[in-house]
Amino acid sequence: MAQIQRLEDAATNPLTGSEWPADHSKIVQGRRTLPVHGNLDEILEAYHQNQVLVLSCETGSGKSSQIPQMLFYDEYESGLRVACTQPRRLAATTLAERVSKEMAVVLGEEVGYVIGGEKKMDKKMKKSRLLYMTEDSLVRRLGSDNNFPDFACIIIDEAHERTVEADMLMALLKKTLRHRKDLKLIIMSAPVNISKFQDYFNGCPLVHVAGQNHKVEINYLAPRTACNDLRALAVNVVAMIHQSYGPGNILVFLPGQGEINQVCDLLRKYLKDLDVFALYSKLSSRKQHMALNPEGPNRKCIVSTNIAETSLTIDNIVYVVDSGLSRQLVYNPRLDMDMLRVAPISQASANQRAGRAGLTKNGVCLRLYSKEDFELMDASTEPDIRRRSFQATALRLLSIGYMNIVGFKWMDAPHPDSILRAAQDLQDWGFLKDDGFLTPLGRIAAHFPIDPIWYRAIHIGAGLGCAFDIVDIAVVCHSQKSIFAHAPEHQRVADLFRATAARYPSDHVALANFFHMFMAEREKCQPDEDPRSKLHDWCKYNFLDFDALEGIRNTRKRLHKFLGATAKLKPSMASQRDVTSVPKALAIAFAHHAAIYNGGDDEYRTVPENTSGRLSPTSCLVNGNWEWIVYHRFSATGTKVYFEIATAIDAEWLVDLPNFQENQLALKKDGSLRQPKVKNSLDAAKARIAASTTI
DNA sequence: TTGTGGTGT
Repeated sequence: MAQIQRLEDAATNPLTGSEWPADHSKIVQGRRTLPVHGNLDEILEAYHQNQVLVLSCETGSGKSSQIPQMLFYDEYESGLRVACTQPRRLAATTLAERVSKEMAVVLGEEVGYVIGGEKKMDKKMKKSRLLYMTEDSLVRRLGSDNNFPDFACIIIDEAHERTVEADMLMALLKKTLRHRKDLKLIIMSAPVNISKFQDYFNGCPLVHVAGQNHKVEINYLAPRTACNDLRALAVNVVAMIHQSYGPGNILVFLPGQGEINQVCDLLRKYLKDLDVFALYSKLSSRKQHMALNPEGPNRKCIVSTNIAETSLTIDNIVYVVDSGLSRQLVYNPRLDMDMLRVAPISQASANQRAGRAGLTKNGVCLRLYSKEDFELMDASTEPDIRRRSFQATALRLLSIGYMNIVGFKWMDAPHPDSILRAAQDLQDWGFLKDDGFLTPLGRIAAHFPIDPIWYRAIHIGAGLGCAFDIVDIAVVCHSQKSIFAHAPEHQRVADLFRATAARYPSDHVALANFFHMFMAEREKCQPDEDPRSKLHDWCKYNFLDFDALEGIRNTRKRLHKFLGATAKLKPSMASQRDVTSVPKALAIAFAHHAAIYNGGDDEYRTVPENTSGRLSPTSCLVNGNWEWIVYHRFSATGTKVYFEIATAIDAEWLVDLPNFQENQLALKKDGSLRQPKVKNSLDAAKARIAASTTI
């Protein structure tokens, strides 16, 4: 450590040989006041004596910028790199920028970043010795080269978030560490469930790093009951803070968009001298920016989802109002269905929310629940791997040579049903052979930039001459943000517009057509024009969201590049000539997401599970009584179950598929058919085919 | 006849 200090205090920059910039000594002094600075000797000693080290870090310690920097100097002689992974792109780039500035080097030379395909590093000269990377880009690297010969140390930052990628990295690195005794691993986590990391890495040592957080006073309110109106409670608590507490901005955590907009409306109505902002990810970036950088003399109140818990930081928050709830993803592997449920958050999450009040000075957190409620909460949030579908992750593991998916040593294994579902789907999709090896198709799909099932759909589309139609459908379905603008006052008009704009009974095709309309309009832009302002009125008139469509355009560019370079696919668009090729390709690719009409009210039943749901009311198939559909997503909110993004298909397209053969149809316990309707429909289709071929 | 958290390739 003393050696590093000497380097930093030297007359010139030892890395570049040039003079330090004017503010160098000020930067160094600032860094030495960070809480983590007091622990650096202890950390370095533990680092030298162990292969794996767990750091339990409180917020505001400066760990993410200082520890990688220290290890950079410590490992400099070795000529090897240090990597520090981040769950989010923004964190990776801003840390790399900050650290390169602190070390007075050019970003992309000694210090760089890798986020997805985007790299800012010196590759040829191997000059980049400290890399901030998104977790996924390191997983990708492991795939091609799983002993990391050019790395001395891997740091997994924010490990407590337990993303699938971080869990995968830890499992893969655990194995690598056995082969490369000189490779080191540091797990940096918030002080939550730390012993779990230590146990996983054979009881490795732990160093605690204090934070810079100011004190946050925690207040509990009445016990949570079913009849408590969360919105009214939140509004009253904000009003109380506003009227009787000292200055400082207020941050309110609610489960979602609906609750947030209602609370914002009420607050604006009753508290005239309070500036109210909504904050959630689907909000346009312009509105997000307004909420994050509020200006003006009034007190500000930001009403937010979980996005403000980790991803975004807002200045000058002194009061936090915590509903104790969030929307959480629950995956049902049997139905391959995602459910978004409002559920109590974990204690770790509650503490993280409270901590947001203490970033600038002492703060207050008001929890809209009782201490007893808090004690009943889970200690930490269930890791992502337990809450998501497993197909893409399984494909990823197989592609980097892990054939034993069931025996893979996760810190927390996926649910056995998820593993079975994934294995079955990968076989059905033609990605996985019976012997456990990937097919050539599966190998390519593993590297596909979006959900691998879309690679299969495009491949089938290629056979039917409509590959690029399917690409466009894939990108619109993949977009997290809806392409339709959110304007509550015009929602009914917008819905009507969507339903009537469709020419075929296909939501997939309708979505792609809106995208095509957008692209045609965008083509009209002159090179010197700003497409956003040029298309503003057009988007508004057509109820479309510019940002979402622009994002889809970028994804499409990436897919086209991949398809041209890796998959060597020739462009083909058949939808203009042959209207059946696209729904037929969708029927074959999404045969595992087929459903049969059950009766009035647009009710369909999945095949073979026989689970009932209804067409989403915005579907252009509503009231069409189509016999069969394939759907993109089957989702449940509360008690309602909807098929989202559906296309009507002909039974004739199903009869040749393996899962629709007579001996494959699902049976009840007594041996009779679970869905006799399915057999009747397939038999009728076979009869129609026979009739048309004999004529 | 409705309305949904956050990441990443």
